[in-house]
Amino acid sequence: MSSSPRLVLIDGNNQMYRAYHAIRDLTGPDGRSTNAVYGFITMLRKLISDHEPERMAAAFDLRGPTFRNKLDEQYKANRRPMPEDLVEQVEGVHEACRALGVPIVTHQGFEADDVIGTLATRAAATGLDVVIVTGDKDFFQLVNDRIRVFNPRDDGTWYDADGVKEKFGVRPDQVVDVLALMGDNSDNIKGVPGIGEKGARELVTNFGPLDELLARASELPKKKYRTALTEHADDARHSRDLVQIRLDVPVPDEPDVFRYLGPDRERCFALFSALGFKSLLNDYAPTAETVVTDYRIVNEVGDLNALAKTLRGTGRFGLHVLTVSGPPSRDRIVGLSFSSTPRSACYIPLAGHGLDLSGSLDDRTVFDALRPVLEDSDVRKVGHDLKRELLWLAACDIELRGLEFDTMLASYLLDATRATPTLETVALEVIGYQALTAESVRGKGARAPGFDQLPPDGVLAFACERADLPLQAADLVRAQLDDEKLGTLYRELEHPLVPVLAAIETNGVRVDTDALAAQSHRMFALLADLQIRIFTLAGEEFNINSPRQLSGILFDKLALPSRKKTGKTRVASTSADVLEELAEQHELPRLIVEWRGIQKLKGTYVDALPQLVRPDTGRVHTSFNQAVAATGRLSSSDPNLQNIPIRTPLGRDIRRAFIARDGHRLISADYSQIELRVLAHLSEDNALIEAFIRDEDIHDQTAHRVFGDDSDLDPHELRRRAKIINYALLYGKTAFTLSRDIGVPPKEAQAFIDAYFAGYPQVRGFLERIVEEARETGEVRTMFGRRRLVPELGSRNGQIRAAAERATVNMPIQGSAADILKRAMIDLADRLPPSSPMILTVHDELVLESPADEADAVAALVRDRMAQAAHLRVPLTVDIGIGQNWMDAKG
DNA sequence: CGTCGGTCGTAC
DNA sequence: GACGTACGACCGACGT
Repeated sequence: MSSSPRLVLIDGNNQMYRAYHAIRDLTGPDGRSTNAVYGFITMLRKLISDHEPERMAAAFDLRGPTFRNKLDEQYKANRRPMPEDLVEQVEGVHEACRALGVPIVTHQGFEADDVIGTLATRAAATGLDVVIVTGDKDFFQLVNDRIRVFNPRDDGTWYDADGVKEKFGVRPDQVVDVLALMGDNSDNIKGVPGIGEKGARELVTNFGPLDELLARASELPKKKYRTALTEHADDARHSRDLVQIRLDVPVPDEPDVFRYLGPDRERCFALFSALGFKSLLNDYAPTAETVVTDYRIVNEVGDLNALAKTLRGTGRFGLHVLTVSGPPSRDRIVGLSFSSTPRSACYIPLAGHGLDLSGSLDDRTVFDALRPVLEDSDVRKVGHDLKRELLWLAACDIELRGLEFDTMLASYLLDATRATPTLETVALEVIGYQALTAESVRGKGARAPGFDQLPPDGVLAFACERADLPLQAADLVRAQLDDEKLGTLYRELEHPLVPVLAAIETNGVRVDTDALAAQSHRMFALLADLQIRIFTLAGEEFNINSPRQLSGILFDKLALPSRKKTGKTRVASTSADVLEELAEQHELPRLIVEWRGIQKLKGTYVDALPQLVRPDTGRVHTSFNQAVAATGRLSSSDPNLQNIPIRTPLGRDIRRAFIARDGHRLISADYSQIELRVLAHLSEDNALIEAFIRDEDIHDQTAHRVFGDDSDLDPHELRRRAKIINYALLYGKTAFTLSRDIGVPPKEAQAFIDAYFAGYPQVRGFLERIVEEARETGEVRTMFGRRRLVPELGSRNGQIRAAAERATVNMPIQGSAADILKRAMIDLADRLPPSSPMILTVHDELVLESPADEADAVAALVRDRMAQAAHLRVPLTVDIGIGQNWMDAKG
């Protein structure tokens, strides 16, 4: 970057118009356009951060006539008036400048250009370097040793005199004459007829300044120019007066006014909030540095006891468990923080700090002092991700009771489309505060120290905030929940589920690691054998796991026909369906599919699972997340136990490695076709309801309705296809993909879909109503009021809109089913004997572990409670199995 | 050497 | 371009 400019002058109107045209369709919370303001702010922020100017100002036109209108009443007469939705943004642009600390200069009777010209030449005369930010070529006339032009659109180009010559073809001192000759259509400056940009440049270059040129007009070689310049000499001089930027505007001379002192953060925050510029708020919200807090370390018995007393006295507090925050397997507790009054909190370092803590409290003393309040259900706890806090305290033998409010879950209910809300997000959105991040405290990257490597006063503010902010936010978020009619869902479903999930995670699942090890060996042998055959057929060795290399072998070397390319990289796809088609032509693709299948199972499950067995329990303890899936489903990770294979024989062997304790059984209970039953209920389709009430096989029923009775196909094949169609509808599948899946031409697939809707006429109406209503309200809800925001339904991009429509029809079905299982889990948690706990949940299935002699009774209870979890227009039926392992339990 | 986007594949 | 919701392994480009 060239030397930092001393004074940056912004051509405000020019940049405002540019922003207006560059960004389309941006509106604020009140529905008014904000595109120009946003674009202008983006430009300004980038300018400031890229160039760190010492001095800045933005010049704007004022309404009303200028001296140019007096010179020529036709000046800018044919220009379209400023669009209405830009007019209403002008004040916002001005306010944005002021808020960002950039003073605005204007002068009645002059345009911004003249103000800039005056200020620029004046500053240059005092020895300042000047940069004019504009996209308007007229400013090239001002360029000299001290003054340059910068157009943010031509990234990084600063036009000095040489730059102007290169870009515009003449020296800066010749620019005015060129502009005068060529005229300017948009400003209604006539110039000289018959002389365009090229001619003007040529004349000024070869025959000197305008006055000289006009004086010598009769000597010109080209007749066209001779007559034009002779006849229009006055027009040329007149045009020059108009294009000439004035350098003598009587603006006050106060250079220090332009010294850039940074943004007015409060003003920016207020403005950007009002305009709905959420992504910008982070930079202007109050931070730990600007807010007065009372955060202190507790490391004496007296203070500890006083804290316990305070927590009991207020009866309500925010809490956070600080951990190392390293890899899950090595994570340990580091300290505890508590807040019972906004902006004040205590941090108690524990032995987990890897540093010398001599003089501080030992862990036992801390836990003993706090256990009474933590375990007292009358003392209410607020936090962000309470399940996490609950689990960590359980590891310290403390049973956290009295959970009142979880800002993570509540915030997610408000908008489940986005990523899991962090405490930073909630703090910013709800209390307008920019919270400390773990990264800002520990540093970035994998080598950053864990919190245990930092001294207590290094983590004090961070730890205390994480107890304080949830407490500050709780009542506000709760009010938002109630406003949005989500309060009941929170209180009756999401919140009570927290301890239920914590218990499931704590129980864990027993895994037969010996069996997995044996499978791993078998798979290794299979892979080795396959690999040899693959390399032989390919004629060379390559990485079979690399789609790129594989694509090279199949489609370049072997010249097999490629059917489709991958989305982003445009590499010929090697996905399973492509390979299966190629299998008819060549042996290699089939072997690849087989190799991939085994490799996948081995890498993802067989070899990975044993590593996740926790040494102290000998079991795997997954994490269930309530704030990940937009429909309200739970997700599972570390490990994900919701995608354990079941389809293939090798896959089923993996399920067999999930086993019951000695003397126990696994009980697997899954809802039979719960999503189709929910569809029947919500659509009130008579045929669908009747079929379920009569307990008919729904796929046979659909086969009957779609294919009729006189198909030549084998009934099994018909049922298989009908099953695909049934589920296709739930996912908003198109005829195109359906045709591929069941192997018929798209036309025929469309006929099936039509037949489906003819057979279940109310389903079509229901799906259409859902989308229609969602388009109007911007949201779609489940039976129990869980909502998903679907703003993309209004997108003008057909693909985005179609995807939003599919998500919209899917949400109430998938989401209601998820709600029902959650209800069943909460209900069961209180009814199950402690000896027979739940250990897994997989969307429509619950897995329990029960003593062998108790299993039948527990299974009966589970079946009953699951069936009663919701009352639909159709029965909810539950398939139950009992076995030594998960596979056998699934019957 | 770590990060991250892309591709692929597993579940319901 | 074309099926909703997830998680995660692996590759390879890219940046430090």
